Amino acid sequence: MSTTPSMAEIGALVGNPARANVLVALLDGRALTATELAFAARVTPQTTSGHLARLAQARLLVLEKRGRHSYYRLASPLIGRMLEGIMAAAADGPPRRRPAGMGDEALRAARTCYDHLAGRLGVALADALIARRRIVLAEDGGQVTDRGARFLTGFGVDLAASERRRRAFCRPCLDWSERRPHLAGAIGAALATRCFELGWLERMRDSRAVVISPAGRRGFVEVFGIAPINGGF
Amino acid sequence: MSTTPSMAEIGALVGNPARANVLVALLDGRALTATELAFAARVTPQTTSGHLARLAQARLLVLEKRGRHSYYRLASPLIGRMLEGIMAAAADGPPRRRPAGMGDEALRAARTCYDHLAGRLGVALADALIARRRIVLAEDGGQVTDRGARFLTGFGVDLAASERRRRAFCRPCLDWSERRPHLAGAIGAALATRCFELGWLERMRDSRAVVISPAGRRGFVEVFGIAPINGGF
DNA sequence: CCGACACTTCGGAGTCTTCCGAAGCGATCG
DNA sequence: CGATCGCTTCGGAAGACTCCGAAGTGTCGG
Repeated sequence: MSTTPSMAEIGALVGNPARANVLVALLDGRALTATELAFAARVTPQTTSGHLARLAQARLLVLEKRGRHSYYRLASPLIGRMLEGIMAAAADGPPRRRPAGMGDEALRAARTCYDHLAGRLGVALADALIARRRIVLAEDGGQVTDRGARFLTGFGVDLAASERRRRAFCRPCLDWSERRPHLAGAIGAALATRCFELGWLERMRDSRAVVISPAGRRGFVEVFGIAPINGGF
Repeated sequence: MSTTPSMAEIGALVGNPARANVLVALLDGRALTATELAFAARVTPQTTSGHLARLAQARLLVLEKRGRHSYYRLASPLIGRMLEGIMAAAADGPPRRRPAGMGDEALRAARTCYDHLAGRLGVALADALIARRRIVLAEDGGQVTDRGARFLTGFGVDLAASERRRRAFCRPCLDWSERRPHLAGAIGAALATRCFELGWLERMRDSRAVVISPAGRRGFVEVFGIAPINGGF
């Protein structure tokens, strides 16, 4: 009943809008410069610098200096999962009277979430995989079925690399724009990587949004069976 | 890049030591009265009342009035998982210069963590299950092996009840006192329930700590193969 | 019906935080 | 080498928060 100071410290860190913006901007695992983060945080560079120093001291972020730039990124995937958890709780919390149309449309369509896919595309992908019994997702975890393993291998995802068979983990991650789960974990990451490899997706500069190429558009429909309407493209 | 106000709100809520103490006290899912929570929070009842009202308004807690008592509990398992995530991040964060001997010894030995077992007992249990290839745990998720399923069924855990076979989910949860994962998810909860049923464990009043009965002591060694020394009892 | 109890609301003192302007420190470029 | 750029540090103003004492509301017990 007394071992909690550190939890409150982390809460206080996340509890400032500027710092929360920084953390969300870093959620896809990339390293951003202090100036880019100042823009994301919506405060001046001086103020941001102080915030970044505090986040780094608490080991939520790590700093890498290169030339005259300071690159900050999340200290570990653990931090990313913590933030996901907070966002999930925030998403099903009080009826958000936030306009909801506010967020960037490109982000809502398709984006990366740490190392996997989110947004309408991410959710549609998860839905399609579930509908065809290729994966099973519950609140607490998930599983790749045998037919799912065959399908993913055929698609070029190296399941063996995601650690020996039966350790190819699969986990739900609550999408904060769609408020429904999408596919995360080792499988989600591997799938996203493969889509980038195939040129189905491309990252947008200075954003976590991704754009779907014409090949990707075809592929998601033909290979995964996503209805173009549901995929939102 | 703008859809984060709610995340900061939740962070700010968790970021106050008194409120963090309240949330941790409720982590095992029980409902506690305002007065009990004031004790846990280490502030006066007036102050606690304000905190509880804010937590309830943000839907982190729900309030149930019975007679002249106000019972508060976590609004959903989602909130519990969010708190776990924060604690896990806190645990592997900066080298905690906290005396470390501070925490209640009984809590460190064995306690409930929302609905499953934690502390030295929880970690030892997970270790024993892993060593005998009954479960597999990775950072992102886990799995019950076939031999594990047979073992658990034999122990009296109803795997079918944790939703159809192959949906019996198993998930790691970072133990904040031991800083190593223990077993959570549907399987972790079912296992804990069975241990209480068998009388191997008993809850302590006004604490998340659990005491191991003599039968439990024998059982954990003989059935699970926990070395008494590692189990800490 | 009165007192004890559980809880909440109100008001104000003390404290901590956030923020920006100004200025400093290195790295890079011409 | 001097100018520019990226980032950080310093100082102080404005604001927000937490906390408790005092007092109010509703419930239970005799």
